[in-house]
Amino acid sequence: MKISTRSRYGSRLMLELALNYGKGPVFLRDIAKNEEISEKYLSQIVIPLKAKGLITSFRGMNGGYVLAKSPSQINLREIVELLEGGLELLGCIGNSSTCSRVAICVTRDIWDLVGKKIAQILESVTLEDLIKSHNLKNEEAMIYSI
Amino acid sequence: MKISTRSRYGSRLMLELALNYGKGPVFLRDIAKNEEISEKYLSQIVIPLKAKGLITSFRGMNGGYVLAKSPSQINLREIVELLEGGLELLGCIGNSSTCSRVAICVTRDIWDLVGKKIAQILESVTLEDLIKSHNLKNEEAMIYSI
DNA sequence: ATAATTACTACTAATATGATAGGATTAGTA
DNA sequence: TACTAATCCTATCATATTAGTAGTAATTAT
Repeated sequence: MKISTRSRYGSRLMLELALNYGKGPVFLRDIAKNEEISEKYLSQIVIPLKAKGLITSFRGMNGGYVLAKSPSQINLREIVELLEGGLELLGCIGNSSTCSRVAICVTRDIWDLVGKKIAQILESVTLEDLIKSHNLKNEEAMIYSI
Repeated sequence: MKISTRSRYGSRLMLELALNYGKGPVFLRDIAKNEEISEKYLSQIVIPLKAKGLITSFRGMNGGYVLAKSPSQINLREIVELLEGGLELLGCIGNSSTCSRVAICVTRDIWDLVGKKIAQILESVTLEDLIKSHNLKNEEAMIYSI
């Protein structure tokens, strides 16, 4: 039960955009460099994010990406649910026809609950929260480096 | 972010043993039949469960498996953590040397938190709880089938 | 024009997962 | 002792998923 690199990279990409919110579009190239992620791979991750309206893109020279909403209006659940392809921990939760034992299965109920809890936690964290944590971490790093 | 079949099968196997607690060892063959799971596959899942001391096995004719502790003393976290190979949602949480960005990475903190919450929830559910839910579900099923 | 960017499509390599196969070992029973 | 039914052990296989690459087309500021 690990989260995919897609989700992780996607979250980091979104944080990067959040940090640049209001400063005009950001090149994928720069994000890729900052975050040490393959630009080509990021260019795939960006597609669903755009399709869902979380980011806006500008093509051509001086193009790039911007957050479609303010950082406080985007939470981690939206991002992760999208890139992970749902937050259900079992196939039979979204689609109960995948297993004939749904009516009997007790463990399924537990996993349903856990999945909903995860969604709750992720929903409670906005990109703005991440920015704050990020700034805090950077200050700490500054202090330690003196 | 799905849970593996190993964990799911393992949980169901453990519930099956819990339902037979105090009635002597159960054959893998019977569990496999009841739960509609390949016996050979179950025989692999059983190994770590035994190694961790959650179940005891008896070899030879009239052998089988029993819970090593009472159902109230075994919780889902133990089972899932074992079969899933840890409850960390990221490799860099257990082993921080896998990523050079640990000190900067904000999203990692979130995933750390989520993982701990999952562990909490799973820890709060014992096999005894599952037995109760199971009996309840069976009663319901009886009523509906009249 | 041209240069720099996103958009699109296909492919590949590596890894993990789920499952199977077959025999070795153990122990109860006749 | 021979037989049988169970666990134990090791290897293998097939499939799916994941992570990542490659190349080209479309778009737009200069």
